[in-house]
Amino acid sequence: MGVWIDRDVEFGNAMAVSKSAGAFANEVGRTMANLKQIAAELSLSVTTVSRALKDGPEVQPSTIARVKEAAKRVGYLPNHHGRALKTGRTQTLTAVLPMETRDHLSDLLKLPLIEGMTLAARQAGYSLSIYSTTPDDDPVESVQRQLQARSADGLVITRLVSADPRVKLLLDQRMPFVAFGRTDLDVAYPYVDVDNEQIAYEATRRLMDKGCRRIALQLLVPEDQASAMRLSGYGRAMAEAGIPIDQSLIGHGMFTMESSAGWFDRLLASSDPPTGLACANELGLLGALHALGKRGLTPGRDVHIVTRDSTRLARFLPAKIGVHSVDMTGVGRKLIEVLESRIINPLGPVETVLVQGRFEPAE
Amino acid sequence: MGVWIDRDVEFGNAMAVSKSAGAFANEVGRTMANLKQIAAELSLSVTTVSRALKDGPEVQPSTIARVKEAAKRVGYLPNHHGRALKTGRTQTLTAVLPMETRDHLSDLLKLPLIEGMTLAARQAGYSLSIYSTTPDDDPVESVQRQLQARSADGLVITRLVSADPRVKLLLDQRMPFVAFGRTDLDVAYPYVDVDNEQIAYEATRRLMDKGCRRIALQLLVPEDQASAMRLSGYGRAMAEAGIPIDQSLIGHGMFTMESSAGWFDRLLASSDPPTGLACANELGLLGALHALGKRGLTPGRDVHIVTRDSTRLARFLPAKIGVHSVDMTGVGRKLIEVLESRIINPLGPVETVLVQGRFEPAE
DNA sequence: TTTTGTAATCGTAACGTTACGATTGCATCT
DNA sequence: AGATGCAATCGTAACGTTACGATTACAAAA
Repeated sequence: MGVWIDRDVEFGNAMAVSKSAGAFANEVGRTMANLKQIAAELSLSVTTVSRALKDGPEVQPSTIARVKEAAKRVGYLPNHHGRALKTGRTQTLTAVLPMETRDHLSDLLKLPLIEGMTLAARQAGYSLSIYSTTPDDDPVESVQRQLQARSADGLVITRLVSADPRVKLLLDQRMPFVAFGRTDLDVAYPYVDVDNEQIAYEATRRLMDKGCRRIALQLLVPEDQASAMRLSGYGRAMAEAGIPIDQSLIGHGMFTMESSAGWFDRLLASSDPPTGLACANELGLLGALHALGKRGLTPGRDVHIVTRDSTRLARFLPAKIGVHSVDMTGVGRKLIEVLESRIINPLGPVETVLVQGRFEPAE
Repeated sequence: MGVWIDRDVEFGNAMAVSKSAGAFANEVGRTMANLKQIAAELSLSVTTVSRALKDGPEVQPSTIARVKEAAKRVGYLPNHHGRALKTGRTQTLTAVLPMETRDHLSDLLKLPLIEGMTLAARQAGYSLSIYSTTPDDDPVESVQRQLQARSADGLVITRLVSADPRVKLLLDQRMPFVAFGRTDLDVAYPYVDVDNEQIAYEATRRLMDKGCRRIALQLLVPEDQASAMRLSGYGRAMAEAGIPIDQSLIGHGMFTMESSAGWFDRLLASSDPPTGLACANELGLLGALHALGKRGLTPGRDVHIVTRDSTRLARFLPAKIGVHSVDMTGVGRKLIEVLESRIINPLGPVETVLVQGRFEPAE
C-alpha cells in the first residue's frame, strides 16, 4: 500500500526506505510532519522555522505567518522526544499516588484530585502521568526512581508523614515538586493542604452544639500528617469545652469500612458509649452506619454524626448526618498550578495553599 | 504525635519566604550517567555498551558483565527521550478517560480500573499516562490528538458507543489500542469488556425469584454500549418470564444520584409502582435509596433491589440489597496485558476478553 | 603462504529539536 | 567609497540512543 518517498533529497543524503513484509512499526510516527519538511517546503532553514513557531523576535512577521500557516496545513505537532532530548524538559508531570489495595473504595475518594490535576495539567500544556504505589512500595524509593528516570518536569507527592524524607530529597536534587499535605520540617517547600485542624475543630464543635460530650473520632494511620492535624483540632475543641479526652474514643486505622464498623460496634457496646462521632471520611461513615444499623440505632437521634463528604455520598444517604466537604478537584488544580509556577521559576517564592472545608449550615 | 508547624496561614493562598539557594536548573539531569560515560570508563564504544546492556549476542559475555557492573555502579538509567527519538517507542501507555464533571462520585467507580492499569503497566515496564476528557471534549478528537502527539505506544479507550469511529481510526492508523467495551462494527479489534448482558439478565432473574414482576431498570446514556447490553439482558429475562416490557419502568441518564432519586421517586408515586429495581451502579442505588427513604419505604421489603457493587459500598449499607460485582482492578490489568501483546505483535490474533459478574448467593 | 570465516568491537549516521555563532543583504552613517 | 549597524536568516553541533555497515584480530582452511 504505502509508497515511501524520500524527503531527504534536498540535503544530499538520499536513502531508500524499503518496506519489508507489510509490517512496520507505526505509520503515524513515520508520516508525521516535522520541522525539516516545513522548512523544505518554504525554502527556509529548520532554525528559522523552529523560531518562527515560537514567535521568535528574530523572525520577520510575514515569515512567521507563512510558517504557521504551513505548520497548520501539514498538521505539524512538535516531537516531544526531540524537544525533550534537547531541552531536558518533558512537559510531563508525575503524581505519585499510593493506592490502597486493601480497599478500593478508599481510593475512590481521590479521584476528584486526579481529575483536577489532569485537567489543569492539560490546560498548562503538560501531560499527567500517574505513578501509583502499593503499600509494599517504599515511598522514598518511589520518588528516587522518579528522580533518576527524570521523565517528569515536576512531581506531586501525597500522604506526607512527619519529617517526610522525600521533601528534603527533592529539595536537595532541585526537582520541582509540590506536596499535597504538610510535614514538620523546618524548610520552606510548596504545598497545598486541607486545613484538617480547623475542620476537625469545627466538626467537634458542631457535635457539641447537638449536646454531645462523649465524642468519638476516627483517624487514619497515626503517622499521617492529616490525622495528626485532625487530632489536634479535636483536642482544641475539647479543651475549650473543658471535656477531658478519652483515648478509648479515638480510633486509628479507619481506612476500611470493616475496621470502622468493628471499631464503632465495640464502642457502642461499651459501658459508656459515644453520643457523637466525627468520621474520617465517607468510608468511615459507611462502616459506622453499618454498626449502628446492626444495633437498630438511628443516626441523628441516638448518635450524632459529622463526616467529610467531598463526594456527596453522605448527603444522599437516607440518614441525618452533618456534612462538610472540600473541593478536591480544586485542590488538584491548585497542586498543578503551584507545581507549574515552581517549574517556571524554581528560585521564586515558595507558594503554599491551605484549603478550608465547607460546612453545611447547622440546620 | 508530631509537632505541626505552619499554623499561620489564612484561607486561599499564602506566600512564605523564599529559600534562595544559588544553583542551576536541574542538577539531576545534568549529572546523569549515560552510555558515553560508561563507554569511556571501560574504553569501549558506545555501541558495544548499548548492546551489552540488552544482552546482545554480538558482545562477549565477560564484556557484558563488565558493562553491567559499571552501569550499576554509576547508576545508569537509559534516557527515555533519546531512546524514544531513535526507536519511536516511548514506553508509555495512555488511557483516555472521560471524567464526569457533573458528578465526581460516578468517576470514583473507575478508580479500581486506574489502579489495575497503572500497576500492570509498571510491571510491564511502561508508564501510564491518564488523559482525562470532559464532557465537552470530542472523543474522536481526543484520540486524534493522541495519535498526532504519538507520545504513547498504545492507547486505552473506554466508553464505546455504537459504531464507534475511534476503533476504525485507530485500526487505520495502526496504533495499538485496546477498548474497554465493545462496539457493533464488523471488524476485529482487541477489547476487554464486562458481560453486561448476562449481568442484567441474572439481576432481573433474581428480582423475579423474589416475586417481582414490575421491575425497573436504570441505564446510563442510551448510546452507551454497556447500557444497550443491559437492556438486552433485561429484555431476555422478561421475555422468558412472559412479562411484557413497560417502557416507563426503564430509566435513562442515571449517572447522578439526583437523577436516580428523582426518577425513582416519580416511579414510586405512579399508580402502579415497581416492586423490583436493577440499579445501574452504586450511584444509582444511593439515589434510589434516597427516594425510598423519603417515602418511608424499606429496601428488601417494599421494593427489592439488585445493584452492581464493585466498590463494596452497597454491601456495607444497613439495608437489604442484592449485589453483584466485577473485579475492576482485574479488568484494568487485563486491559494492559492485551494492549501490551498488541504492541509486541501488532499483527497477531486479536485478543478479546469478556469478564463475568460475580453474584452473591441469593441468601 | 594466502584466503576465508567468524567473533568481537567500532564508527557513523540518523531520530527531531533547539542553542549559538556565523553569515547574509541592505540601509545608514562617516 | 568604505565602514557600521541591524534585521533576517542560515549552518552546525549537540542532546542520548540505536541501526547498520565497516573494521579489526585471529584462527582455521586452502
